[in-house]
This record gives sequence, structure tokens and C-alpha cells, in this order.
Amino acid sequence: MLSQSIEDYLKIIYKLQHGSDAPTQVTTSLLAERMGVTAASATNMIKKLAEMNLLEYAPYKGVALREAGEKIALETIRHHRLIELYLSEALGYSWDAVDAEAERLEHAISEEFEERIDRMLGYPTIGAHGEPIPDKNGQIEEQTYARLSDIERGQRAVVKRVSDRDAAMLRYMNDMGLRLGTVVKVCEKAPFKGPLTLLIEADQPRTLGLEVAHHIFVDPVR
Amino acid sequence: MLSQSIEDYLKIIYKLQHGSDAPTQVTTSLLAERMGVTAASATNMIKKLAEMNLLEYAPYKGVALREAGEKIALETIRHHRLIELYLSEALGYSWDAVDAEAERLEHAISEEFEERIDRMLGYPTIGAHGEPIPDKNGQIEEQTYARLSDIERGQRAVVKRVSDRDAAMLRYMNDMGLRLGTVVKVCEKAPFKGPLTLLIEADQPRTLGLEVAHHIFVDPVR
DNA sequence: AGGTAAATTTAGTCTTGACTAAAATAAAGT
DNA sequence: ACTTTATTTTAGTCAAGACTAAATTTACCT
Repeated sequence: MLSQSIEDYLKIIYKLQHGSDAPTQVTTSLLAERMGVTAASATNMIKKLAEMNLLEYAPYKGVALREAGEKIALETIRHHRLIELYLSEALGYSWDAVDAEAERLEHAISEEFEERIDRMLGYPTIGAHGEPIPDKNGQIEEQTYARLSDIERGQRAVVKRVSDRDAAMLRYMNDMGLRLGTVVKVCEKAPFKGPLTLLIEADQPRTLGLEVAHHIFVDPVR
Repeated sequence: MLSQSIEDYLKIIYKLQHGSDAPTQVTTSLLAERMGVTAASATNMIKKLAEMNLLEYAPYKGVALREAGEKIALETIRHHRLIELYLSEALGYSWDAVDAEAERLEHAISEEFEERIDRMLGYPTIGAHGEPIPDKNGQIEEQTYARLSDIERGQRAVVKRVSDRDAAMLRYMNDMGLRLGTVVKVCEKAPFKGPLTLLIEADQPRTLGLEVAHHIFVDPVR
């Protein structure tokens, strides 16, 4: 059994490698920042993980997962996303609360638990925030969506995925009526990186800052 | 936040102090054995817990929980038993599998999780193996039942609680048709600590070793 | 190409919670 | 009361995973 810490490092490296704003290199400091540790601590762990053949390590350059490391990362991500969805569907958790809870539970559940909630949820492939859920074999279907901030004026789009990095932002989106599947229309785009004016479903027009719109992924309609 | 290890020590001390076969003293070696560590390790932890005012420690004599320690123990036990019941009721876990899963989950869940499953279960007071579940304030109603091994020949009784220490034994009881609420009648008691012959509900008579019968707690009927 | 700033690694510590081996204490029998 | 045995504690290690401070490497700028 691998430590919680190791699973977290691998998971974060995977996300950095495959995320929507994926950096060229997964650097020590980036990893340290996401893990909430100092760069020195991250270096230590990286060396250990490289020793275990879980990742490729080029000192001063960065890291990349090896196959074994990616497998563990995907298994951990699968746990996380299944648990998030379960908390939301079966226990009535709100959008912004599932991540913190899943963060701890993902390391504590057994294969049996994973299988049971997977079955109860009907073998889902999309998580609570629209993320793809890796299957039991570690297969994952990465989708690429447009950012709401990049949608043209007048265009309509369906919310497909949101960033789960900031709970407060999720709460804000939720309060605005933005959920997965919500249809929005971009009415205005203020110049100089100004806010968008949106029509959310058939509601009143609302304005939304670019920063938030940048974290909402959509599928343009028609 | 207290470590998982500390919660486990406190929980085990509580159970040793209040269990059905409660020893006069909770000794270092008993605690070490239940924790699966050496006596030296247990001594270390005991000293630490005494330092934290979580327990009373008389070197070479034994330990007893102080109020603060008991509170934590009961909170941990509450988590454990609510999770066990949830696994069994909501996720279809078998009797013998819930303990191992709850052992890890009990340290990972939040207050919100506790409250949600508590509500979903209808604020239960009895756990999956018949144990009382402490309430949110740490109030617990300890019940004392007779052991099936002590029931007189000819007497009928209702299964109220079973020991959850041994998963294999739980599986065996389950296979025999023994559940909470099951009515049994003691038909025979073989001499020299021999087995019992039981009528389980309206089924065929079956024999049951004293060792197992010792771990089944019942309420005599009429 | 040289110099500086930023990023990274190294070196050495700390805490937690385990371990073994040895010493100390308590209990039990004659 | 003394000796033997079992239990408990002390002393000293170890591994994991964090930290700070110092040294090193890279990258960038003129």
C-alpha cells in the first residue's frame, strides 16, 4: 500500500501534465505549490518516486510520470471523482463541498467500496464537475472544451465542465445558476478584459468576470 | 486534528474499559496486543496521551481515560458504528466486511459526512452488530445482555448483539442464519463445555460450539 | 560572454510512531 | 523472605515526510 502522500503527488503530477492549462514542464516549484509544501520537500519526494520508477526525473528540468506512476495517479483520480459524484448524488452534498471530503476519503476506500458506488451510480464516465472518470483499467477520455471566456458575442453554449480548484468560485457559479448542462448565451463582452454579460437559461442577464468565465468550459451550440 | 493513531488508541482503551469482558485494569500489554504493536510502543503512546491529559496513567498499573479522552473515543466509536451501519444498509455490505472498511473511513470523514449519514439512517441508536451508537454529545446507552452460551436448555432468546472481533466468526454466524433479531431456542447443551444444539427460527436444529455462542448476546424470551 | 535573479538541490533537523534490546519493577511460589 | 518469571519501562534506532538555510544550477539580460 502506498502512502497517502505519494498518491497525492502522483495525482497532482498527472493533473499538471494533462490539465487544460498544462505547462510545458512539470517543475518542482509548481508541484510544491500545489502540494502545499516547500520546494525542498518536493525535491525529496521526487527523488524517492524516481527511485521507485514511478516517474522520470531530470534534475533542474522537471518530472514526467512513467507508466506505473500514471496507473496509480489514475486510480487515485478515479477514486476521487467517483466519491465526489457519490457525495453529490447520494448524500446531497453541494458542488463546492465534495472536493474537500473526497480528498481524504479517496485514500481510505477499498476496491469493494469503489465497485459498490460505481455500480450504484450506474458506472458513470463524467464526474460532479464534468471531469472524465477513468475506468477500472485506467482508461480516460480527455475532452477539450472551449472556455466561456473565449466564446463569441451572441453565441450560445452549454456548460460542460468547471474547474474545481476554488470552492468559493464554485459556490459563486452555483448561485448564478451555472450547473453542468446549463445553456448560456453571451450577450455582451466588455472591452479591455472586461466582464461578460450572460443570459443564463431564460433568466435575467447577468455579468460575469473573465476570471470566472475562464474556469467554465463549454460546448458552443449550433 | 488528532492523529489516526491517537484516535485508535483511545477507542481501544474505551472498549477495553467498557467491553463485556472488561478487565480490571487496562494494561500496557493488552493495549499493545489490540493495537498490533509492541508493549514498548504502547508505553510511549500512553505517556504521550497522559501528557495530553487524555488519560490517567499509573506506571506498571494501567491506564484509564479522562473525560477529554473518553469524549474523543466516543466520537471515534460513533463514526465507526454509523459508517458500519451505512455500509450495511445503504451499500449492501455483508456483516463481516463492514468493520475493516469502517476502520479506515472513521478517521477520514467530516462532521458533515457524519450528519448526513446519521440523517439518512434515521438517527439510529443501534449499530450493525447490535452495539449502541453514541449520540452527538457522547451519550451512550450501554446494554448488558446474556451470552447465548449461558442460556438454559429449553429457553428461547432473541439475538441482540454479536461480537465483531472476528470476521470469519461473523461469516459463520451469518451462514447459520443468525442475525440481529433472530429467535433461537436452546434444545441441548452437551456436557463438559460441549456444543449447543439450537433451533434457529423454524429451521432444522443445528449445533453451535460454545466459543461462538460466547460471542452472541441475547435477550431471553418469556 | 558575464552577472544577476530565480529556481532547484543539498545538507542537516524535527516530529510521529513504530522497533529491539536491556533494565527495572511487580507478582507468585516455595 | 528470596528467587524466578512475566510485565513494563527506558534507551537508543529507524523511516517517512515535512522544514530551514546554504549551495548550486539555470536562465535571462545587457
